[in-house]
Amino acid sequence: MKSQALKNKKEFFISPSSPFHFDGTFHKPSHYPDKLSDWESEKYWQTIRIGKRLFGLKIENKGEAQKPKIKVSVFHDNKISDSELEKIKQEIIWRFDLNADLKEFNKLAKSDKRFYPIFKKWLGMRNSSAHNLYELLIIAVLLQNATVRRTVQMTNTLLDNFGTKMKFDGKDIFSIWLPEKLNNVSEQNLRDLKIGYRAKFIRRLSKDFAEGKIDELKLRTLDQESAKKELMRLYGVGPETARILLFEVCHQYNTFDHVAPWQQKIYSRLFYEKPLVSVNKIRDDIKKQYSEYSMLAVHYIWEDIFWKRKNEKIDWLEKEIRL
DNA sequence: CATCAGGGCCCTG
DNA sequence: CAGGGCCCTGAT
Repeated sequence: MKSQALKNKKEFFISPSSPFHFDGTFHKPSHYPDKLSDWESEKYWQTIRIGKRLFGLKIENKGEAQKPKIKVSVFHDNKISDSELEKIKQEIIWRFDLNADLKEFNKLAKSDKRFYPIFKKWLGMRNSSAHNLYELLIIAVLLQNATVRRTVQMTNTLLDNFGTKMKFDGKDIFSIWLPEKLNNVSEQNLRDLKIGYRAKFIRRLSKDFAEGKIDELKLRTLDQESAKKELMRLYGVGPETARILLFEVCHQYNTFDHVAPWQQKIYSRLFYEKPLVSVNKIRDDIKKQYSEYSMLAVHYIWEDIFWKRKNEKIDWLEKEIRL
């Protein structure tokens, strides 16, 4: 594993659209723990790739919900150009959906008597992805057919073998490798790292990305159906992985279509206080109430329960999350 | 101890 | 379009 120290620093500010919720946007407690980012209230760290260069990011809240402002510190070696800084800025705005217009969504939320307290609490939260398409795709593949512990194990092994450890601002934050890094790694090499049949997916996906077969920027501009079709063409991407990517990377708010069995159990509990409600009913009810914002609405309620889980033990939830 | 389904997807028939 | 196989792990 490579390790790299970043000693220089440049700063700039971004004004997200209002209202804005910093912690809800930059920390997602439902995600499995990884070495790719760090968070404490009002502060967030991660790395970012622009072209082939790696930078460290520290993002801090310097505003208020109705007057949003964040400070971005970019840690780098040698020099950094204005155009690189600008690219970083635009990339942060996209990944964390900082220009989102949520007026319509917030209106819908107000009409939801039952869950309005939750929407109010997280008002201004965005659905976000710290990662680019390739990186999140790797994570999504590692989530397939695995418990949390196993996913964490696989992620760490891959990072230790192919990732880069970045040292900046007193933190050690990891970065996922470039796709071409796996060019000369055999499927057997990957299998030896105990990632199972995913070795085949990850190798083939890395090859396709290294050859430039996937245009992430174009994907961001497509409508949901076209984007989904493009994503499903990728080897190892089915309905669930496509949903994750569409929602988090493409910011498609209405992707509440595929519901996995373990998610079904949690939704049944959250929405109906019953052990098991049919997927069709769950989907129909949500779509009826939140139409174009179905997945975003569910995201608020989903993350809210995982925030609670940080401080109190929720027995029924513990049972459904397979650690 | 053995067996099995699972935070899906691919492939075959 | 249904169903078997896949790596591994924990539940039974």
